Amino acid sequence: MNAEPNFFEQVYKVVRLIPYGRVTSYGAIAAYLGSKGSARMVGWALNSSFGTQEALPAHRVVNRNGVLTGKHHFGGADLMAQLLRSEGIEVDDDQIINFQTCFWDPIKELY
DNA sequence: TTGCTGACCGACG
DNA sequence: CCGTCGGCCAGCA
Repeated sequence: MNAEPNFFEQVYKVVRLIPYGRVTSYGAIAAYLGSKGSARMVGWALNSSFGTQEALPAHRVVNRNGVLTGKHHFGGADLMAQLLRSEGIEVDDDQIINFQTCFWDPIKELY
């Protein structure tokens, strides 16, 4: 029944709310959920989302440095970078150039 | 039930 | 500059 932890649902919810051409970080989502130190759970939730939520724009979620750390989990190392570029985000060597410009913080936007 | 792992982050040497 | 370690929490064998 409703025995599923809100953590996953919260992660999916926030990720879906990420607007086009914007990106966020695992730590930002984790902090928004109230568990700043559990950033790993966020990434892990996205990994599980492939079996439950396939329409999840997880390619807009990167690490604190704006680097595409989880690109390998998208079904293609270049896929994630291509998707971001397709949204107008400049990516070079798996690193988002205008990261702070495209950065979307749920704590500030969804406050 | 215990233990390990994991798409991170920050600190330390 | 780079490598290493701990912390955080939830799912799975």
